[in-house]
Amino acid sequence: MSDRTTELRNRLAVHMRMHGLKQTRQREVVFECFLGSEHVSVDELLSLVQKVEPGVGYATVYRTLKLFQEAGVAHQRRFGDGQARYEPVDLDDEHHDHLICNDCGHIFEFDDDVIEDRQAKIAQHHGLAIVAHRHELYGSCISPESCEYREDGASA
Amino acid sequence: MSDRTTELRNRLAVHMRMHGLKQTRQREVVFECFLGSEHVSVDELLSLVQKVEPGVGYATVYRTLKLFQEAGVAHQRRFGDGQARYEPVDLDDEHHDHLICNDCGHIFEFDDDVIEDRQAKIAQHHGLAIVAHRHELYGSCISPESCEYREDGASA
DNA sequence: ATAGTTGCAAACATTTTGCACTATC
DNA sequence: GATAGTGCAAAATGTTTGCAACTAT
Repeated sequence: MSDRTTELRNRLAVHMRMHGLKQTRQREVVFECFLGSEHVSVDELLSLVQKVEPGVGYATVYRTLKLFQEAGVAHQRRFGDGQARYEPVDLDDEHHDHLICNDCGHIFEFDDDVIEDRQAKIAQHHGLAIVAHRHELYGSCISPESCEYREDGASA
Repeated sequence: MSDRTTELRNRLAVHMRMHGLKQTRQREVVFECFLGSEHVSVDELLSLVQKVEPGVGYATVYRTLKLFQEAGVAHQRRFGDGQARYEPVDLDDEHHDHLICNDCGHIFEFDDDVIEDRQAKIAQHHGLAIVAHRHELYGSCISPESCEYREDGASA
């Protein structure tokens, strides 16, 4: 009941109506696949979409993701690997940051008030007000053998 | 005397000798231009280099910057704008992070122990040890009229 | 003389765009 | 039926690489 995707669906619908945009099968499919993913790349998302709608190409995915960003339902992220990744916007907290494991590739999310606070102070000190930020930690498993995210069954 | 570039020069020299690499005019020029810059893009660096050595092309700059990274004298950074930026490694502090003004484009550097501390704790909590991180704040001037970095004379 | 280095152009990877065709409103 | 969207292929962007000529050692 009223899971967190409901608000996102709604937000997208409002944006589309306000801008006279059309609801198409492709957009629906891309949106559903997008909502079911966490830090999806364009390639990955296209693959997911094509399982349902084989005809869809890169252009549509790129354009649709841009639309999602404009509608405020998607966030673009860039980690080290050249390609952009997208995730549903987080409605509860303002946002969250990422902790990426170099060993298993798992992406944790975090959110820390103390850091947020310091950030604001630092910006203020230089006469700025923060409008956005990016904070990524890259680490390696302290005890790899007990890592529950090691690849041994899931993806490629 | 013995400014901070001396150590970097030294470090590069050692790396090159250790790997049997050759000292060339191009590498010298790229290094000097690089040392004189703060958050330089490949395009910008190439322009600087070509003022001294007009024949140099992109390939050399890219290859030389990769060499600098391997030698531990350059750090690659990626801010929002698609292209990579490079800066001399900071020998004094471990590193520093960036605060970018959306209005004037100025890039401040910062370094905060409290944040460093929290980062380590967060990683630890997930069973990871931090090996690298990226932390960028994007802000806008609180009082633009008193901003001392507004463009009105310096670069393009 | 023997490597490593250069500069060019071609190859690449990711993302954007022009255009004829199609689908939604 | 007007307007927006799609899919393709071509273009644009940032970066890497193959290769023949070159240069520091």
